[in-house]
Amino acid sequence: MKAIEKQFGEQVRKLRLAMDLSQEELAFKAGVHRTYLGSIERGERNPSLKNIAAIAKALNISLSELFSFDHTRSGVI
Amino acid sequence: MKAIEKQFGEQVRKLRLAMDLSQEELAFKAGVHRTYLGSIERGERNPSLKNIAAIAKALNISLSELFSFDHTRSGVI
DNA sequence: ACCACGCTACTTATAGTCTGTAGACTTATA
DNA sequence: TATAAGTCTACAGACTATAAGTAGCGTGGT
Repeated sequence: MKAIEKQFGEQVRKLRLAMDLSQEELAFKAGVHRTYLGSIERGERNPSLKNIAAIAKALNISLSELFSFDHTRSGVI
Repeated sequence: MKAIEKQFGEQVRKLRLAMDLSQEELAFKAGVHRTYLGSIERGERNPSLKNIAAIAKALNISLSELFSFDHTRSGVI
């Protein structure tokens, strides 16, 4: 199982590219530094709720959409 | 609009009570301190991705389920 | 030359741990 | 009926670990 930071970073990158944005553009929209966003995409950071929410907003998606990569099975089938 | 930490905390509390767990029990399952979990539920903390994921796992749900309270409209209608 | 990105190194801001106290509530037990 | 004992939670304070944020340089592509 890949580390959660890695999975999250890959998801951010995928969504950013789908919107045809550079790291710098998305970083600006989210109100974070471009090198910080870059390191998040590389899975090197463990971002906090506020920054995760800011990135979701910059991507125009909900938090649950941002985490749609996580397919952990719920006990309730 | 309520702060994201507050919404998150309320969601954690709701799910914890649905599982009939005390703060201490859920904190133990998630590997965090009981007082820390309490302050998260009160919306006083800005938890990091790893701890958010640990809480989701302790609650036996996916991250997108944990964030199901966020109904931000996607641009794609 | 100009972007876009990776990566290192660094400071500062805050996430996260832990101890202890106190109040509300429940459950024995004398 | 008290009253003591246990549970659950809120909260304060102090400490440690790490996230947040920035600067600077390298590289590859246009």
